[in-house]
Amino acid sequence: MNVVQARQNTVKLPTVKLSRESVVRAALALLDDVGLDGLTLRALAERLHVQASALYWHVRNRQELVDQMAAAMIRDGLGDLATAGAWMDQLADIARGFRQTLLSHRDGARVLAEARTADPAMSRLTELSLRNLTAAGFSPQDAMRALVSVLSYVAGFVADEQSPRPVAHTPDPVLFPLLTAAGGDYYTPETFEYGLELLLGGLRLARLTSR
Amino acid sequence: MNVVQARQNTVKLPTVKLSRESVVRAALALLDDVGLDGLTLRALAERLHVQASALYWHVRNRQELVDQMAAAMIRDGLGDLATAGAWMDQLADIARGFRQTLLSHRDGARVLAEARTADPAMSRLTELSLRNLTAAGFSPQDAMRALVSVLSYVAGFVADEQSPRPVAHTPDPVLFPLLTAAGGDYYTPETFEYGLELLLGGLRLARLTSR
DNA sequence: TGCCTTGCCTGAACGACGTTCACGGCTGCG
DNA sequence: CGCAGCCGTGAACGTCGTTCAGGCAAGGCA
Repeated sequence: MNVVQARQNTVKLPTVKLSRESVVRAALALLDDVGLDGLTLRALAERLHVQASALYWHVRNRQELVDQMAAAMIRDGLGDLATAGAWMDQLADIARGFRQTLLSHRDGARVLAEARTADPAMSRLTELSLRNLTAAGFSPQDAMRALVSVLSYVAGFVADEQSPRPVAHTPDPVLFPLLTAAGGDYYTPETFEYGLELLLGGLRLARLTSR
Repeated sequence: MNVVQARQNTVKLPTVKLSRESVVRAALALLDDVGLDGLTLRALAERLHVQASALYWHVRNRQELVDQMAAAMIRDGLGDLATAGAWMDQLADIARGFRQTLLSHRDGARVLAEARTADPAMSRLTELSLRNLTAAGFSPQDAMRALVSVLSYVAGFVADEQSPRPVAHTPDPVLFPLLTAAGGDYYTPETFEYGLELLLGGLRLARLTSR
């Protein structure tokens, strides 16, 4: 009986050796299964066939794990950025890419919100966007403000989009006729595009008036 | 020795009788002291001179407590809405009022994000805004999309604004020249107004093209 | 007046969580 | 061969949300 078979006979499968990277990957997989509230160090350890305390060798604490998860999410989603096209199209693509990145994992927006790191990947994205906007005629400060606005919009939108639907709650049609007329599900891709176009339209105006 | 004196001699001051309302109010006060992560049912109970289990008479669980806190916040901040002025000014005031409401308590944006209720106060605000926008020429659906966009922006912005500043992190000026040039603190009232103007400018355009 | 229901709270307990720590094997380098 | 380091184990601690049986006071009913 070779070593591998012997180890497989023990209760806990050894899997492969742990690493900071594999812990974070497994955490993202677990996140998709159980959500951020269910993301427990014990559950993560079980998924890796390891004791919970073993995780502390690779990660300082739960907060740092969440930080790393957010960073990994960003790297995965925003690694390849289209840098071509007109500045408005480019900014729109960044916004859409950011939304898709947040949607790529359950509670993705919450994970990013709870993370307390400024990841280099995010800085790269920012720098690229700023180059884009300043080239289009914005001052660095206005470019930053515009970018922050767009990213705030996306983050806020996806946060609501991903949050569990509140109890059905069809409002009283006589008290709230317009709310009733507007229909039920607002957090759709169409609504996202609508708001994005508002921001871009506003940017076009701001650019016109500033030159 | 009368009853009151006798009770005051015991270790725990009786305070006034508890109620659902007073529990929620105390929870908001505690929130300002310790933040959402420190908002513990035990700490809240201690502040009310009561055992933690006593809270469960007034509130189903912690989730419902957070729901009620969010609802109370909204009621407090958005109870008095200016309904006068041009539609754009009005929408701007709603956005500003919404931001101030979220800022009125520590972690206010997170509280609202974690709450899972559609409070009537929020419905009233929505209905009023929709009336405003449809009167300005928007279809009910577009009005809803516009409102959702504005509120998403505000929620996303304040969420970042309130989150504890990530580690100082002045980026490498040669790798990220524009990021460096843009300066450090983006989440200022000026940036908020900038993004708000973008949305309103976009709305003005959308209204023009749709009629 | 006495009883008894109902409203509100106590006190103890349960299980799960994050985190710490002493310990011990395995591996590779001198 | 021996020893240092990496990388786990297992037990424990304190805190959290939540449950539950019990108890005490007040008010309506007999």
